[in-house]
Amino acid sequence: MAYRLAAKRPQLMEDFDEPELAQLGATYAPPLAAWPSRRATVPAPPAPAPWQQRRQQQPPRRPVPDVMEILGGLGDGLTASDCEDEAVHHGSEADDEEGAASGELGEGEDDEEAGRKGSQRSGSGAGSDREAGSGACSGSEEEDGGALEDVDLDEMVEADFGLDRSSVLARIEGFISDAVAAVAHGQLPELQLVSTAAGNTHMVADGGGGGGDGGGDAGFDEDLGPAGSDSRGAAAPAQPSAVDYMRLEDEGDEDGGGGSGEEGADGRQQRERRRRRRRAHGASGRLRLGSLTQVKSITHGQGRQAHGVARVFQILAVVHELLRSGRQATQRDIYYKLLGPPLFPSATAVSGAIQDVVALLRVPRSALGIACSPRGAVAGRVALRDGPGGAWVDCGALGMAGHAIPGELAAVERLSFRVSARYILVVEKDCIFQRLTEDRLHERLPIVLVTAKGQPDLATRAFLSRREGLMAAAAPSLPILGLVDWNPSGACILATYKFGNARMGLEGTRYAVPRLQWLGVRGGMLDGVPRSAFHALTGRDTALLGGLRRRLAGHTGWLAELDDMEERGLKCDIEALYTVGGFEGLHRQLVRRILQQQYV
DNA sequence: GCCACCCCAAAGAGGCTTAT
DNA sequence: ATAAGCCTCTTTGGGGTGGC
Repeated sequence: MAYRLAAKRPQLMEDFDEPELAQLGATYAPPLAAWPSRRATVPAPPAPAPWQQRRQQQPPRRPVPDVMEILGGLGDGLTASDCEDEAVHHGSEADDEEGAASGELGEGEDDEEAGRKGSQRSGSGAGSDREAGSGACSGSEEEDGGALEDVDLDEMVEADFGLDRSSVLARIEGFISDAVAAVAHGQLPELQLVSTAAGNTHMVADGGGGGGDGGGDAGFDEDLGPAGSDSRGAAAPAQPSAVDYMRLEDEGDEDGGGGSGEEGADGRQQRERRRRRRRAHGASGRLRLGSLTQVKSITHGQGRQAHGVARVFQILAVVHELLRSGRQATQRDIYYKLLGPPLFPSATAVSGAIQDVVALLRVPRSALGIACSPRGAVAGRVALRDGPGGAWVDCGALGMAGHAIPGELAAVERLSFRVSARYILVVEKDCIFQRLTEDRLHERLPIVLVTAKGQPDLATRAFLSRREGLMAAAAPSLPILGLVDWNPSGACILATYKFGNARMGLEGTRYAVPRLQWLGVRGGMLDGVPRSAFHALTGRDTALLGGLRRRLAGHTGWLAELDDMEERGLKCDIEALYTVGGFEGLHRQLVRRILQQQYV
């Protein structure tokens, strides 16, 4: 059937009958013609965000002092009792106004409490604070980024993505008040940051929470624990690899998709058993951070962290002002606002300080009023709507540039999706994305095309993710395929989509796409490509390959591609496929490999 | 030995400036 | 007018250094 589909060109979704789609596990969406409009429409102005609505309904807040005003007051006449009053007031305000939010802090509260105790030990240093953190990671041996660990998910930490702006303001003001009180008592303020060190990063089971992925928990193979009777059991390591879990999860998704409707009490018990088993045994390919904290203070490291601490207070001041005024700013805006030595000599200093603020407050940057410049794009068999009152935009009827993915995470989370595709294709480069959309690949195959134009930004990853994005809206079993250059950087980009990134802290580990598979370019697609289309691997490429091998331990299909690159000592771009059959050659290869399921 | 910090190089497309 | 070069913007990973 696969080839018959390929031969029927152009092939519209309406041409498929429902049983045919069901057989392949695809979700049948209404034909595009039945949607409100087949044409591209200009989205209506977004409805006020929830926090804006609440802000309009709330009585005016008590005027709060500017962060830098508070800090500036340290040296002129602010007494210890003033500071205590300030601290008590903000504490009670947070309790009164944000009771619900405070109640949701959960493990974060515990950590903050532990953090305060750590601070009271004054200058205990990172080492002792590691001990003060949870014991979840004690004794854990992070052999490589892809290895499983036997960790308790309850000890994992995530940013609080549910806070509104007033709650974030209360957190900032509470932190500043505590810092001022500490200074008034002759102590230096310390920053308790969620650690992004290797010892605090874990590949864990994705509990399926958040998105509409009903199959997330279903179908995990009962026989495949460490003592499983699977054919791999005899030679399997003590713990299955992350890849095994990802594969099982995928199989489970497919299994769970069909039977979830008739699930009774037994089914629920089975699911709970599976959930517990997964909790006990580890990972499905999503990075998470543990609750270990890193302490930054002005005096640690003989003052080496002083700039970092000062940068955090500067960013807090900017964020506080943004939130009070109800505005947003891009990271670059903030850089230009703060630009200049010694604190902010470069854009990376701003980025690092923002990550520290995220780790300190445990809220995403979207809740801080910080957005990114839009970069990603989407095209093909999906319609988008920005909020309940917006108009549907048919991404299959747009030009070759597709539809821009908003850079603001809150805007991504507002999107509604109507998916009529059977595949999602993530493309590394915009030029290839445009080539495929101009050639109407989505009319030949029911497919959604997504690109982040290089290294994926958070917004594009969120757009894809199973929590708020395309994966949640699409069928759980929909294949998500990656098309990147055949070089170590391309593999890095795929790995970032698939596993997330610990260096970005609480946000970087949230928007993983564990089911992503490597469609191309792969070594097997390069037959007939002339030698001139290849380039020699550089020293940096070799170093990247080493790092990738550690991250991808156990992922044999991807490792084989890395081996192939290293053995040949060569790399090439996607465009190299043009040398065999031109644009149509690339097109044909992709269609054939997708339909023949030649991806790993 | 582990960790954090800092610097560097790189990915990608688009925009701007300068040279031919 | 066109091409080349540089900068923007966000994110990534590697490696060196020094503190704990």
